[in-house]
Amino acid sequence: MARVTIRDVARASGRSIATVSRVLNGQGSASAQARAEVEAAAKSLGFRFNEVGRTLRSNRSRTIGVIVPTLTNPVFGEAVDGIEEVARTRNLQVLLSCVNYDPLREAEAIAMLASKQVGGLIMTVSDADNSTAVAEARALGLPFILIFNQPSVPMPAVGVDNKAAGALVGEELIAHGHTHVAFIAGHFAASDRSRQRFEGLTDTFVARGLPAPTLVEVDYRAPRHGGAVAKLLRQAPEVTALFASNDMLALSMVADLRALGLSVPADMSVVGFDGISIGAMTDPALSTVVASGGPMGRTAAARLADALEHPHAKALKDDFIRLPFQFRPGGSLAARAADKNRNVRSYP
Amino acid sequence: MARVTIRDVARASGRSIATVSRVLNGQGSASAQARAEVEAAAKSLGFRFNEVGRTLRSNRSRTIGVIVPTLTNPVFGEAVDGIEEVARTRNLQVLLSCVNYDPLREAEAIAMLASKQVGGLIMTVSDADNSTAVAEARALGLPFILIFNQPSVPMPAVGVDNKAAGALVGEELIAHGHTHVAFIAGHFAASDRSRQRFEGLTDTFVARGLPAPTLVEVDYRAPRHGGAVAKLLRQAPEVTALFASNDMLALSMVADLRALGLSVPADMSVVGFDGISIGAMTDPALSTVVASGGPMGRTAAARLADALEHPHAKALKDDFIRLPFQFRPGGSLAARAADKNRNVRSYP
DNA sequence: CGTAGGGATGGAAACGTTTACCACCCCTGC
DNA sequence: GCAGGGGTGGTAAACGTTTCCATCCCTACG
Repeated sequence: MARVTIRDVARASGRSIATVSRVLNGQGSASAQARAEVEAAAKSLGFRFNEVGRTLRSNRSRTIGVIVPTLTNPVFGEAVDGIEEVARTRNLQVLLSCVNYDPLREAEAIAMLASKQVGGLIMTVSDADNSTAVAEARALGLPFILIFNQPSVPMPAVGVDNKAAGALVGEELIAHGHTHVAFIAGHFAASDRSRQRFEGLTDTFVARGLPAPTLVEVDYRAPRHGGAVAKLLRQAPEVTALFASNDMLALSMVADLRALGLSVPADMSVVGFDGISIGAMTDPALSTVVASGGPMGRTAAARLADALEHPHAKALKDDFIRLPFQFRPGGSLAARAADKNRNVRSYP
Repeated sequence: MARVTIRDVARASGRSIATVSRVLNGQGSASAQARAEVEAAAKSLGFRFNEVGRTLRSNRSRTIGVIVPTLTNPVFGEAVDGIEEVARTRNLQVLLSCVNYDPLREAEAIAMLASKQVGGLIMTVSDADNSTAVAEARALGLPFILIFNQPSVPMPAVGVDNKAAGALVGEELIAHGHTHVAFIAGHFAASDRSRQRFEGLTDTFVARGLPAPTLVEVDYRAPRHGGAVAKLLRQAPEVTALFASNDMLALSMVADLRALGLSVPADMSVVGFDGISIGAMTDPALSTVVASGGPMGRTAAARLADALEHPHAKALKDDFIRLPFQFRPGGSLAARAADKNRNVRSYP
């Protein structure tokens, strides 16, 4: 119960705390005998460093802060899992904050994490180019690296090229004969990457002389979006495919369409984004862009860990690490049906 | 960059650091003027407490440790989200560890978290009744509370009555005419709750004079379990329904069955457990027991926070907080088909 | 044989904070 | 006018650790 401190080890081994510290940290010199005695004493007492004392004195904390919007979307769960995995191998711990897509809470979270003296930050912010969170991290001199975000000004980040990925989805949609499509977003204002995907999609359509995709924003807090879908069908019955800004939303679109009596992909094709594993299990399997959180998290964590190990030498480079992405075909995207077979005209 | 300390505030306000500390913590007495001056100085300097110094001195850390198996299963993501949510309102931070269902890593994680001086622990362990992690937490005198687990000896925990829930699933299966069923588990050995659910299921079947359900263990690391499913169909073709120990596994079962050319529920019914939101979006919707992580996480966090606020007075009570659960019907469970219509005989 | 150099070791300061203790001031009431 | 007391606020120790520096002793070289 009463924690054993370095002082206890010193007493038990008949050495000074300075020697104990040196031995247990493996730095500085110590005789073989001192080494052995100290280690024996430490082991027999069950000594474990108090990281708080360590951090206070050395001003180097073995903790990183992680800020994500939510863990209910598995793509962030995968990312945090990945971060945690490499953190552990690098002897780091993860202090977590979920900010629910709220920029205010992003800044608060940084302040909290900073007061806990985290060594660095891995985060996904609402809008990387215009983020008080990023400004805050900079002001505090806290090394940080973004995941999922794709800032347009250089700063440390790892993710995929969202615009290119959006464009790829555009190609696929067009290749399947879809000329009128809609982009469904849950956090358009609060998600730079959502906007980038839309931009890539739009560019492709416009470049082909096709009409610009319709943007539909839905309330991300609602479990269902039947109303928004019905409205879209009413106002733009020519739309034959939906591109949702993430897989969770795409899956919910498929369910909403089904609830309205429409079938995917016969009446409407749906494409997602992220490549969460569940998307491959559904029927129809979700067509999506695989840009998994796991690799992003692991890459970011490895990079941050590197930077933390060389506090003076190499800081985090202000560049974007572009991870590969790929289109994963699934039954939710099919060739556009002949109009007479479609069943979308009757939505009041 | 250079952090401003309480000493800087003292200097700027012309007071001692003791006064500054008292004012900023709102304890002890201070004149209105002192209060105002200190607060003004703190604000203008942008002072923020160094929580590490605070923790070291006061031996009271505003941090709790959270240990879960993984975040790739959304049910744990929901739980951690919930914990984080109430932690924030209670001014606590969350230090996270994912241990991938490995009891060894559970113990390691506790050691790490303890060295960071967390005030308490919320965790899901492999086997609550026989857990080195629990023993470790006890040995360290760390307040802890389990989630998802349902220990048979009294200790702080919050979850559902897994046996009763398993029994309820049994009732539902029987009510739908299923007399021969199998229980699918991914971590049977490493999951007390999985075993409890199986027990409840089995009891119900045996009590009705029906054959005990077949236990099928699958490799939880594999994305697909087609082999195990085919083997089950071959060895026990009379089985008409599967009860999976969690929703993720249930969804993957549905996909595996489909891949084998079988249809759910026509050829095989499937029931899950957890009630993750995605289960309601699939087609067919997953029949499952709703025992969500969010409420568990929030309840556990609130309780731990209470205990931490009264360090002397009330410790965590050694009791199990039983959260309600409910059966959520979905299309994946249907009445047992007449045998002639089934399509399961041909698996070599 | 003397001395420079270097390895081993301990003393003590410092990190930022809380808090026990005490000194002081001023006011009240006799 | 003075004792007593409550309210203020400062001094300093302590939390557990790292690390600078001084010291000591031994070796190897000139």
